[in-house]
Amino acid sequence: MAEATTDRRVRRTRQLLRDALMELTLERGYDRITVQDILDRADIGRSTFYSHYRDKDDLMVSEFEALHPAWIVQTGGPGPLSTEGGGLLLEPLRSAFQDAEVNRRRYKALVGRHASETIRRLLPEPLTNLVREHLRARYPDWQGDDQSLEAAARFIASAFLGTLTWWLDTDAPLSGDQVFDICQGLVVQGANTFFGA
Amino acid sequence: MAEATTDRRVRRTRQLLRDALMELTLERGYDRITVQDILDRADIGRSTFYSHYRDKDDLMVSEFEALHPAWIVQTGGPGPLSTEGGGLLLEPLRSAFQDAEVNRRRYKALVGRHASETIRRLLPEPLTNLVREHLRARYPDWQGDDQSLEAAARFIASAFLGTLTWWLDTDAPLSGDQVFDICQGLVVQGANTFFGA
DNA sequence: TCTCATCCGGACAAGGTGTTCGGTATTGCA
DNA sequence: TGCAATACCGAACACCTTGTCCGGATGAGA
Repeated sequence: MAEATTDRRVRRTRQLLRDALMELTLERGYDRITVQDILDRADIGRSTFYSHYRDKDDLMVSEFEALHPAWIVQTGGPGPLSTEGGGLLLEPLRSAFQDAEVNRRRYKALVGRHASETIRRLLPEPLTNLVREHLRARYPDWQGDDQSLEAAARFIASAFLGTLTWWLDTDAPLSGDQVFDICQGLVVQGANTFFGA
Repeated sequence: MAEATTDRRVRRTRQLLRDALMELTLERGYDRITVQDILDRADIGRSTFYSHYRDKDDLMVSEFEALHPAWIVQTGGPGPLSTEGGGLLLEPLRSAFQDAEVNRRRYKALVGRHASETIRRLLPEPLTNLVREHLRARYPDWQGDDQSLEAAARFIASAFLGTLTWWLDTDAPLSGDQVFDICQGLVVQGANTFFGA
C-alpha cells in the first residue's frame, strides 16, 4: 500500500513489477497473465513479490492508485467542487480525457476492455458520485426524487466511462477533446430538459 | 452449443447445471464459484459436466444464449428493424427493460455487477450495433463521419447498459418503464441536437 | 566497516481444472 | 416388451497456479 520508501531496492522492485504488469496487460490482457509471468518479465523472485503485494490484483490496484487521475482524486475528496471552472455541463471531466490521451497506454491497461475486472468494477461508483454531485450543484432547484437522480447520474457516468473505454481500445483518430465534446454534446440538452433548466 | 436434444437425460442434466449456476451466481457472484460447487448443487458427476460444456464460461454463455432477449436477437439479424413501432428515439429498447423486469433474477445473474466477465464483455458490441443502426435509420440526412457516429452509438449504448446494470443491482423502486423513460429522456434532446434533426 | 533489511530460489501444500475409463442405469426405438 | 445405444457415475490422474516458508547471499545506508 505505502509506496513511499527510502530503500532503493524496494523502489526498484516495485517499479519493475508494475512495468511488467502494464506491458503484459497490454500484450495479452490482464486475465491471461499469471504471477509467474510477471516474475519472469520483471526478473524478480517469487517470494519477493509476495513480500510486497498480496496478489496480482493488489499489484494492479497499486498501479491504479499511483495514476491518480484527476477525476478519481476529486471523488475521494469531501466536496463536490465540480461546477467551478467552465460553465458547461460536466466540463471538469474533460481533463480526464485529456489525461487519458497523454497517458494512453497506461489508461488502456487500466480502463480498457482487457483491464482487470477488479479495477473496472471500481470505476463506476466514484464516477457516478462525481456526476451526481455535479448535477446537484448545477440544478439546485430541481425537485425530483433521489432514485431518479441516481439513475440519471449512473446513466451519464456509464456513458462517459463506456465511451472512454471504447476510445482507448480502438485506434479512432479522435483527440480526447473531440471525444469529450461528442459526449458533452449528447448529454447537455437532455440533462437541461430532464432537470428543467 | 446445440441445446435442442431429444434425450430426456440430457435435457435434465443441462437444466440442473444451469439452474445451479444461476442460483450460485446470485448468491456469491460468478467468480467465486468453482465447477465443483456447481456439481454439488446440481448433484451431477464431474465427467458428465465436461461432456456437455467446455468450462464454467461455456455453461454461462449457453444460459445467456438461451435467454435471447429481444435486443440481442435483433442484433444477430441482418436488418436494422429498429425504427418501426413507435416514433420515439430508441423506443425498441424499452422491451429490453420490460423483459428485465419480468425475468429480474435471470437478468441480474447475467448482466448485473457480479455476472460473468465474459458475458459483460460480450454485451456492449451488439448493443452498440443496434443503437448505431437505429441512429442511421433515424437520421438519414446526417453528414458526419463514421468515427463520430461510432462514438455516439457507443455513448448511448453504454449509458443504457450501465443504467440497466445499476437498476438490476439495486433495489430501486422504479419500474422498467420508469428507468427506460429516464434514459430516453436524457438522450433524446441531445441526439436531436447532435444529429441536427 | 558494520548492521540490518531486502532479495533469492527452491521446496512445499493446497486447491482448482480438465481428462480418462470401466461399470451402471436410463432412454428411444423397433 | 426387448435391445442397442447413449448418457451418467465416480474415482483416479496429471497438470497448473497460488501463496508460504526457509536459510543463505547480497546490497543499502549510517
